[in-house]
Amino acid sequence: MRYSTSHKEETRQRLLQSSREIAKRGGFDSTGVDALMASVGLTGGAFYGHFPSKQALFQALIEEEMAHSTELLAGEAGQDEDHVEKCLRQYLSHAHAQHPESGCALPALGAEIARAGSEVRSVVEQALKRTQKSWAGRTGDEDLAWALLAQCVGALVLARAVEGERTRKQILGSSRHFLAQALAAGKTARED
Amino acid sequence: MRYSTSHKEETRQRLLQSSREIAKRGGFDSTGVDALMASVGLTGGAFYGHFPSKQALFQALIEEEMAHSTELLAGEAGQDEDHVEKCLRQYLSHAHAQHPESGCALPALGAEIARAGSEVRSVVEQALKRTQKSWAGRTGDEDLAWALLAQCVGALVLARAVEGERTRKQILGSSRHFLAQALAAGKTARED
DNA sequence: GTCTATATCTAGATAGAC
DNA sequence: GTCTATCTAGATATAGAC
Repeated sequence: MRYSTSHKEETRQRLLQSSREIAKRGGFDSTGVDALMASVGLTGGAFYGHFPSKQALFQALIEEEMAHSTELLAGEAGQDEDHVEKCLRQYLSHAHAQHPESGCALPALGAEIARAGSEVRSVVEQALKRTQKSWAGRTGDEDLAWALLAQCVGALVLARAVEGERTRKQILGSSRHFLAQALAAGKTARED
Repeated sequence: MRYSTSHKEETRQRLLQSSREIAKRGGFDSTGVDALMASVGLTGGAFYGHFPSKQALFQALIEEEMAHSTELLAGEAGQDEDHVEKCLRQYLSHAHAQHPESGCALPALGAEIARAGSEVRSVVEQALKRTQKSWAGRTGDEDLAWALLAQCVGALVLARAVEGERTRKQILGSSRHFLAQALAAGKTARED
């Protein structure tokens, strides 16, 4: 064997990592297999030693993306509402809007996910539900938990769709401010 | 002249209309010029009699989309907060989630807009700001206006990205409920 | 495992006939 | 205006050498 036993897995991981970034920056459909392989120093033909098709890569990629985001957002048991507030601040940051390649997959690939097969969408659904349940437990409000998620994704989509830097910051700031108020209102209501 | 003077303009309008629907359903990049032309009964070569490039069509298409959405959402002078509530109900409806081809361009094409040139993004920005200003005037809250827009777009992205019908309805319902509360709270605050 | 070469298809765009 | 034919480039995927 000319390659170590771990080499294939390592290559697969590098390809997956690199593909995640490229897809979130430039879209998945619009990036060719050759370009994805070139990003890890290989040629297009080698791709099919790792994935049976480009769609299979998309599925694996979304699974990793959602697992990673869920880990960050849902957090660990025992954390309270402060964790949610911290997530919101980071998600709705200017840095996140400007760096889709290292950010959440949903604002960048949401539309492509919507067009994907039911397996991909099921993965996304389960991941979202886990974060929603976690946030619902911490805020005491099921609806609020979904609304926070939607607000995050929508604000990022809008922030990235506008041209002006000022408007981008306004959108993100308004969302942060609005959600902070909503969380504070919920907290007050529960303390009564 | 073998064609009436209005024929070219009519064809352009049919092409634009058809392209808007196809792009919102299947994505713009991933649909070929041939397919777009076939949808209005023509062949690919005829496209370039109407637009100099595929990107030029995207720009025209987004301009029409944003003008249309802004007309619906910003509404007319003299309307009050009820108009905003009506918009939210319609935007966050199950029908909207299930029919991207006749819905808002932002949840469907937001990521492609983000990757487009500055001209496209400027058009989007101006349109969004017009709706935001309109809603800010009616609700008396600049931040709330942006937050409502972001919530709408995000909820549609999430609703379309999940597999299960129940979860889809939950996301939309939670957003509607949450925003209704936020509007009511703002109203109360202003009446004090 | 990864290469090169290739098969097959489709893309965006142009040229010239009508 | 729209057609057909074509150019060039890129896509996904496969085959066989190494």
